[in-house]
Amino acid sequence: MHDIRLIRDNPEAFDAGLARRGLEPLSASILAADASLRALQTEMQASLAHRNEASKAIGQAMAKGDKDTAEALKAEVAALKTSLPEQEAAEREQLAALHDTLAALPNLPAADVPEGVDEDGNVEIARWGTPRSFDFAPQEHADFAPALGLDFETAAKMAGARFAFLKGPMARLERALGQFMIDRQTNEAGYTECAAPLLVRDEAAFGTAQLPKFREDLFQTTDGRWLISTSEMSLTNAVREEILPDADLPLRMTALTPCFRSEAGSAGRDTRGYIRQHQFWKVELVSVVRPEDADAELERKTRAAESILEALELPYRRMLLCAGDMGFAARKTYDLEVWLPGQNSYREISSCSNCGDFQARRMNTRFRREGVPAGSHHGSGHHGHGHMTKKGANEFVHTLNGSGLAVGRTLVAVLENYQQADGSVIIPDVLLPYMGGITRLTPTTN
RNA sequence: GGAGAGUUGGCUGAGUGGUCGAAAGCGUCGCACUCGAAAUGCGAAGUGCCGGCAACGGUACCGAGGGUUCGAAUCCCUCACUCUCCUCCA
Repeated sequence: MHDIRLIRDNPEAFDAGLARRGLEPLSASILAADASLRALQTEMQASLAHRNEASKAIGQAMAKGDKDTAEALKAEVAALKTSLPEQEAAEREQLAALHDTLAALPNLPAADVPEGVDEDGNVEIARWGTPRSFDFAPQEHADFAPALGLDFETAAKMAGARFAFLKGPMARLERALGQFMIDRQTNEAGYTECAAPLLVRDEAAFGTAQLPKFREDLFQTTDGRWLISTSEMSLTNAVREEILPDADLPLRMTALTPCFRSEAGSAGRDTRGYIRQHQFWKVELVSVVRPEDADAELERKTRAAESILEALELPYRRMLLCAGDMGFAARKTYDLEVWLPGQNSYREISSCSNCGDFQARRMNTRFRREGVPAGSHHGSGHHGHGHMTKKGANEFVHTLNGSGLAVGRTLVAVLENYQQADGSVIIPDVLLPYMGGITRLTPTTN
């Protein structure tokens, strides 16, 4: 959600930001609507003031028992009975229209985000690890994993395409990955483990900006709730409509949850294998921070995600997304792409974004900045107010989110990177404590 | 699923259709007293929006949204949430 005041103050910058997103300039029409709305509000408030004044006088006249005066005043205000509701209705309508316009616009890219219209404009920032050299032709997981217990046909019988049924050590391995990740984020990266609702209301989906534009990507329940497409929805909305104490920031939350995506519009993409499913597990990392801390927090968060890949010894690269490829709510995003030898390519496994105050405005999440001692900038001499602290105004927080990591895709990466010539898969060392003695997935013929 | 009770400012909690943005207490902040603190006394203090260079003025907000009325925290409707009892259930 955009701040109308920023658009008023600097319409050129706003349009330039939209242009980087590949959108037409809108400041002129927005400002025209804004001016019209404000004129209407001024007019309406004058009517209200008139009415309130008269109503007060009526009350006083009635109190004195002066019925004639009261009746006269009532007649005078009667004219407002038709005009005021009209003004109010028009105001409501214009306000809603302006709100809808602003709510449908994506966040503006940060200054250091590269230009570009699609993924070809993304910039590789760093690369970690060396892809393993195989003495056999590495397979795609979709080809060898079914023999290890990753079963798409069984799932299709009950649920259709884009679902999987995991059996035996394969199911255990996926669970191990999730446990490992959330333990790591909780114990080492300083995130607080949360267990949150998987179904949320409209307001929450609006807050993180899945609504109103992307409803077709979500599943909806019969009672109108939405299945979360990411626990970013549940975690970020934990602070909706809050005024947080300064001392509570930064807030770092993590959760291991299933995610549900309709994958509308991705027909034909990644139809084979476990890359793109309607349901998948993910460890999410959400931060709520002071504005000045957001940039550093994005780096910190991205490192928290990368540390999982490094612990699993999975080669990856860090991409800085270009303006045209970023998600709706983001002002800057790093994607982590893991090496998949079976596909001979890097594939997205995590996305870490700084959303600035974009979601905070939608959720109305603010914090009250602690006052600084007056005169602390000057250092000396000044007293009298020397001990006074000035409470700052409420400010919007900044929010960040990132995957740490997508569990399903990490399973794919482990399978493909740790595959052996005989079709088995060696369990990475860091997962062994979670595997109950299993050290290798071995193919079965059945 | 059935029956009932609630939702008021940072917290507790009054509130009659007519100077109610809202009593009171607690907490917070400032000042006084004190070497300092406690205690005490005095005082201050909500948020959004509109207009204004500003001082300031106007307007809205008593869970949310509608309605009745000249006027709604107060009356009516819808919704959300909380609590109690019953029922059901992992």
